[in-house]
Amino acid sequence: MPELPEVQTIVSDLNKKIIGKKIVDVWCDWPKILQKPKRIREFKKKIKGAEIKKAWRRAKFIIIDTSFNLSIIFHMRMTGHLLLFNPQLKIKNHDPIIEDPVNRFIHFKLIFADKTELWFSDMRKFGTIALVPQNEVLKEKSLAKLGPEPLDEKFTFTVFSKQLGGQRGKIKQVLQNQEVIAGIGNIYADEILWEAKVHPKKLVSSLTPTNLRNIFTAIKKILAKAIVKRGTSVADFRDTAGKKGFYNGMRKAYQRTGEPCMRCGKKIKRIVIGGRGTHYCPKCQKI
DNA sequence: AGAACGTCTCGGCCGC
DNA sequence: TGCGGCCGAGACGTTC
Repeated sequence: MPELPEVQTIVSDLNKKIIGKKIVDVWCDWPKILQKPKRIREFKKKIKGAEIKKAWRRAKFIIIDTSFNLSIIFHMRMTGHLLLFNPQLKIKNHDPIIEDPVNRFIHFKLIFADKTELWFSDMRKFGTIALVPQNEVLKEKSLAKLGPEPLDEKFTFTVFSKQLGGQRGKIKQVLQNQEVIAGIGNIYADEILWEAKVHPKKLVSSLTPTNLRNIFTAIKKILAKAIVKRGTSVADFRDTAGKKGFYNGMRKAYQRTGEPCMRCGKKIKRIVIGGRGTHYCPKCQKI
């Protein structure tokens, strides 16, 4: 589900809502999502009594630091959600989670001393949760090899060009390669390439300086805009209150097959690249 | 029936 | 023939 903007939305919510909360219990009914420790008993034993210090993001990973010098690393994969459950709201029948169509897929809960809970729901059960020492978060295998954060001010055009240098594949696949740039997935890759007027199959080695400049600008612009809009909910994405993101109405390419291009009117086409559905305008985005 | 917002692993092929 | 690297397909649950 989430790419960088969606993950950032969740992280912002968490920082507003769960700082200082004390974990008193942990619940899990699908042990496979626990990467380490593998057993819930051990997970609970380690984290019980810890207070939430802060939430942050690296690529599509959500990290929650605690007072025990331990961090919980979540990855939502395709359909993961982090939902904040508040029994008070439930009583008033205003709980958005109760109306959330995906709430039957809760597989993990952090239960806090104030009776609120953080739920991890995941329809497809691809998501992962790991508990690691705080100073080892970025040393985790999957995090250690991540490329630069595209919204970091240090991610300049020079850095971007350097990252793409020597890349063999098609631009769409390279944009989604987390080791090249961290956080871009299938939706925003399509949106970025539409914005930059570059064909998704174009080889990185054949990109012109103008192409490169336009892609770089589009990455910054679209990701930032999507964060302001609290992400894209084509299907499953929800924030911690179970609400959808608003970037959906701004989509220009992703899942608009057959609809008119918002620049030229030509029908958006769907092809498959690297096994992923890819949407582009055959007139604006030439190879 | 086919596709879904992600990543990891495996097997085959290419070229030293 | 042997090995490393790259690439694509398949796998992972489940829903609509």
